[in-house]
Amino acid sequence: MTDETAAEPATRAGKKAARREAILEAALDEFCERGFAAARVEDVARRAAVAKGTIYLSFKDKQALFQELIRSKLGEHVLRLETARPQPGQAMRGAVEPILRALVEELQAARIGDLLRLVIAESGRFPELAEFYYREVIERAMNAIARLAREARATGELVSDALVRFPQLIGAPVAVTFLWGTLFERFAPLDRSALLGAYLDLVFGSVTENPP
Amino acid sequence: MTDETAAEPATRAGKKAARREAILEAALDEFCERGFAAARVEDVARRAAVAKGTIYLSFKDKQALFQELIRSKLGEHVLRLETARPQPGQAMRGAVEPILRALVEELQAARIGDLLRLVIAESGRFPELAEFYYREVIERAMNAIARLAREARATGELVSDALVRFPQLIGAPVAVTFLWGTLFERFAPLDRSALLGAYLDLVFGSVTENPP
Amino acid sequence: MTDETAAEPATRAGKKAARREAILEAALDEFCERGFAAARVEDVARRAAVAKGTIYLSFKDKQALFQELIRSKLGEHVLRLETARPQPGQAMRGAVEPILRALVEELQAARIGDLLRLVIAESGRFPELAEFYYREVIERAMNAIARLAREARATGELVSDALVRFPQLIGAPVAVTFLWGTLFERFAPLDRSALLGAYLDLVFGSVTENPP
Amino acid sequence: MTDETAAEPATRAGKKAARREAILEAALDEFCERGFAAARVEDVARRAAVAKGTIYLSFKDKQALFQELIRSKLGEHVLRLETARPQPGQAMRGAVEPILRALVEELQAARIGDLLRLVIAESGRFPELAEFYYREVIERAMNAIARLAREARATGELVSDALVRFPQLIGAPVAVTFLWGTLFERFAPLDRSALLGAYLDLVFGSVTENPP
DNA sequence: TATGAATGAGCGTTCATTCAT
DNA sequence: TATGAATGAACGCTCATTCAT
Repeated sequence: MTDETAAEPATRAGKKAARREAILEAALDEFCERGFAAARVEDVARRAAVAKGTIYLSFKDKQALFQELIRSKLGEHVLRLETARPQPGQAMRGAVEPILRALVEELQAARIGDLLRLVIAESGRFPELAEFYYREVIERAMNAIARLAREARATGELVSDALVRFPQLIGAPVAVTFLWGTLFERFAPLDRSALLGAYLDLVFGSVTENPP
Repeated sequence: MTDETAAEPATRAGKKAARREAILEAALDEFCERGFAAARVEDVARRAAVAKGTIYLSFKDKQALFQELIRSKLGEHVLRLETARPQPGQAMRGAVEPILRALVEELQAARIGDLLRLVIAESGRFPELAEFYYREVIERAMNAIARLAREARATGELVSDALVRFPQLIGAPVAVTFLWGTLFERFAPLDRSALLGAYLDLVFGSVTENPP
Repeated sequence: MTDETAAEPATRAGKKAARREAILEAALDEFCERGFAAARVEDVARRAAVAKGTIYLSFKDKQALFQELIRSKLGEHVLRLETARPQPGQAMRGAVEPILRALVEELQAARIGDLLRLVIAESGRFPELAEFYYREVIERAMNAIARLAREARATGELVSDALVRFPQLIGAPVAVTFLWGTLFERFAPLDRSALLGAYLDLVFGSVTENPP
Repeated sequence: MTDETAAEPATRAGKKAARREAILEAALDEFCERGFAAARVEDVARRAAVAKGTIYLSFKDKQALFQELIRSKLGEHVLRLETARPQPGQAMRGAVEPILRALVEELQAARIGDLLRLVIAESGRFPELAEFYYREVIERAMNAIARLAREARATGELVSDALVRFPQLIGAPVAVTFLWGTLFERFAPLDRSALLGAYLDLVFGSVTENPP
């Protein structure tokens, strides 16, 4: 058995890694609930079922715990995005929709939304977090989108050149559902998947679907 | 001179109000820079050029200072939005574009973006802040947008029914520029105004503007 | 009208004295309820219906207010005791009983008990308070009691020489009712007057009053 | 060595208990010297040779420290009283005198007097302290005294029925010596033991001891 | 290695005192 | 003279971090 995240790792190193993982999970919960400054190391320890001092065996201090937490969790996420590369010859919508759909889903289901909120909340204190994410993910993604958009514009798949000039707009449904989910979901739930579909129809011109 | 917000107010009440305003301004700076928990009341006082105790003459405690800060600043903003009501008979784009343009501007120029970041960061600790904004602004705005969108769809002004089903999408350029501005502006500045224009062209079908 | 403690004094000096008296009364209430350290000058001011600063026109600081309070209130009390001097030729019980009775009454009705509690509570911080009272009242009273007791012992009025050797014992019923009143009155009310009578009967040997 | 209250306890639990005890002792000193409100937690810590935070490991807050202090110290005292029960068939004076003598001694030697002063001083703020003591000690003691007094009255041991009607009077010498000790001992020391003897002689009618 | 008791710097809040009006 | 807004020293309590076991 090589999967150390599963229950009961037998080896010494495995035990240590599992403990570290448990601490990171607990830290994610606590930091999400309270923010960096208000989260208490003791509560992280309790949630991870370790002693307070144990955390300091794996992490230099609270700040390092936070930074490694963001790094590792964003890292997982980046890996998942990396595997979902568009295939050559595929239409842009076919390439982009599954990724966006996964993003919008995970924003809710996984902790990505909480993570993003955390990064936004602490962007003043930890400016390098955003930089890391920009260099690793956003910059490359924007270049890829711009290229896809130019091709799609040439083939007529795109009705507007908006995405060529502002590839950031591909993230519009993600941005809207993230903000709505964070701030207003309690008062007015949103069908994220349908919103994403409607937006893509708008962008890719599927006007026949819902005639006036 | 009756303008008490200007320098050197003469009356006692004027002085007190000016001091309160200075505290709120200082609090906005400090809370934005550090977040609620990490901001120090003493720093707010120093920045407002008052003694620590003076803050407690106007605000029950740090939490009250924070809440009244958000309320008063969001309040100003809400007032400004209220005055910008769409005129009957006007086309939807004409009604909506100035408001969005003002929003996108103020997100940067005024402190609205910072404020929003603060609300997001502390939405866990102060859930009623989001509720206040939803009831006062968002709910009404969404209803107005949905109505406008239905009419615009009938007149053919809108190319898609996306905004009828998801009026939230009207906020897409605001959401995108807010998130981009908060997280990535330092690495890749964004022409907010042009992005807004491109998005509206996409939504209102001004395809002729930038032919392929 | 020369009684400045009555309502609406007309003269300037009278107004000032009345104000000072009101502050002392208010201070008595507040210090009794909370003790010296926990009583707030602002609350004294509010109770006296003056501004906080006004107190500092009459008293150097909180400590001075406290000391003058004790002095003036104990002074009143001492004056009342002074007027109740035993008459020559009178039996000891006749000389002593009215004074004790008045003391036991005022312990409850007037604020003497509270005052005493205050002096006890703050005897560590203000040792000179007890000294003042000892020199002015207790020392002289003890000498008087001892002299009376010697005479009463000679005439057979006293059954025991306890009071000759320990004139302090004349205060026993006052001490008992004070402590009981302060600590246990709520749980078991005490008939102070009857207790005083029983004690005097015991001391003066009125055994016939309640035969076995 | 199993006596953990002695110097240098070896076990972890022993150390903790010793530390707690040291804090209570230090708190007794500080609270007695300054009263509850004016005593500083930091001074308690310094006197106990621990850090400020250490106190909060054993006590929820300053108020809890005070209450547990009174409870534990009064508790010790109550235990000592409990063991000194009157034997059946014994004369009342024989039953009562040793207890009173111990009380009068400890009032001075042990910290009982200080403790009592503290309870009186803070009886306004902590009314439940007096109640605890009343229920645990005073109520039962008064009943026992009243019963003993009735028997002693029947056998002729008591010359007066004062103690039957007011068993509180058994505490008279304790009350007198406590108040004298607190307020006037510095100016005129009192032979507590002799005063107690004189009072008991008075009550139990040993008039022959000191003929006029 | 893991623990959690101990530490003490740091912060929110109070309130005696001052002083401009 | 009287006021009460302003001050800032002081104190209760928290919690990140250390270290003896």
